[in-house]
Amino acid sequence: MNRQTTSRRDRLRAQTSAEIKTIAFQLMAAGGPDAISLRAIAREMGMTAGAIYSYYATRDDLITTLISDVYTSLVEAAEAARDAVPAADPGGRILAWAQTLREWALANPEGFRLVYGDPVPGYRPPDGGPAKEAEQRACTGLTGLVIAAWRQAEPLQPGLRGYAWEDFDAGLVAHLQAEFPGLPPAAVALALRVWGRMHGLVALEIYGHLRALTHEPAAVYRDEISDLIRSLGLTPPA
Amino acid sequence: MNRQTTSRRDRLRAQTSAEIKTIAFQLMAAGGPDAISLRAIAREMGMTAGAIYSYYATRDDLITTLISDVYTSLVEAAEAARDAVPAADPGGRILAWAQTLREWALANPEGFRLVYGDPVPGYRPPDGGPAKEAEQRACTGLTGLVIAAWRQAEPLQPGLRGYAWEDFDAGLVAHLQAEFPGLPPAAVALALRVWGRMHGLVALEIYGHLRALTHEPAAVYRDEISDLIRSLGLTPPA
DNA sequence: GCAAAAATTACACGGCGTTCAAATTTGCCA
DNA sequence: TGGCAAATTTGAACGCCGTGTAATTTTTGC
Repeated sequence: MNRQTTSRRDRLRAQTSAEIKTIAFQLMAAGGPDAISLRAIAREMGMTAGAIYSYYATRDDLITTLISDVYTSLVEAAEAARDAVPAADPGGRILAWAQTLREWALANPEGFRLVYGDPVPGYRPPDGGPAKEAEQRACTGLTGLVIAAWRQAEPLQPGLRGYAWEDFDAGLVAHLQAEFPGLPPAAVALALRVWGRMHGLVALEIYGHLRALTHEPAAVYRDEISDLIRSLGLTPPA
Repeated sequence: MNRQTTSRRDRLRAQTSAEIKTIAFQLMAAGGPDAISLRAIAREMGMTAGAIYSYYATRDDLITTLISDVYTSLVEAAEAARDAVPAADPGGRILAWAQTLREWALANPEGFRLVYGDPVPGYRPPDGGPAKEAEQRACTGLTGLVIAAWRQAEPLQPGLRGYAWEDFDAGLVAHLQAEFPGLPPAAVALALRVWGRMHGLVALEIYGHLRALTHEPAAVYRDEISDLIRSLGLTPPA
């Protein structure tokens, strides 16, 4: 009767492990990233603090897992939104990606802070942690968006001649070159700029700076993304 | 012999108060914003924790003062850099402002985090705190930059018709209208977008995301600002 | 029924903000 | 110059929180 490769014990274990993350999310959503403590999680789960150590060796391990999960969820949302727009409409795809980023951030402000802001007091990310994977995935997606517009974009962007492959992280480059043969290094620089452009207003909004000055952050963001699309030689969707 | 309006006691008091802030800065620079604790400050000053309460009623009061000071120093640096470029060169002024923002942030990463990121665990900003003033001052500076380019910029920016004064914070609007008579509301929206554009790459760099992917963040940022200047119908400085 | 896994209990250790009476220092004025 | 009142600082304490460890008990699967 043991058709499953995982034993019942393993399944329970995985379930508890997932519940820990779920609770951690809720705590984070309620009280910010610094509300994530093993004791609070245990309290919320009706467990004892010590029991968590059967699942995560240390608090930072849990945080690392959390960051990775959150980041992955963001990237997957963006990719899904992009793929819902036909590839023949590169401007629409950029807009979809950008809007998803903002909407995801507004729906998961604490997740955004966890990934893009100070993670948690006292937390030190491990070297080349699992978040790196999501980061590269995000960068790959953005590079794809840029490549789709490259023919029109390149002449509009002087100063892109000054980049070489050595200017970028080796792991990222290997990944990108495999994905996009013939990719010019300048396109990666442009992708990073696109990233920064999407990030700026969203970060300001999430941290409360934008909304203190305007009641229409969505319109401002929308205009900014339209201008971004235009700067790539594309026609922004109406 | 009491020629001074401030008594000796007041001067000493102000000096100690300033030293508290200085130490707080050093702690923040060394260990991040969450290293700011009254006990640590007192320890570093050779005082007792309780003594601080003669100067700041509560920890959050100190943090609030700190944020205000840091923000003001940033805005003043940006204004100074702007004023060092002749008003006849609006593109150069934008570049100066942008470069100063990035350089200031790199020199004061913890200050940047304090102002633009999660301040400190457990800190709740007071309603309409003194940081608001610095924020409005920054926005005023950016609006000035945009206004200087408005003639060329406006035709390049469709979609700017949809803004009204009600879309923005009343206090900010009053301030801006006094400073720039005849200011169109759309220029404020554009200024916010310029802000976001400068902020994005800097935030990513400060939080370690950009440098994980490229070794040339300065070049990327420079290109981005050049494109920003171009999008306002100006010619970026060589 | 029995060994292994998981949870509990209890503990050590450290940090924080904040309060308060008591002691000390200081500025000032007679 | 001496002394006094006010400002300042101390030192201890309170209460709360956190991470992490180890021995012990309970639960669980086989």
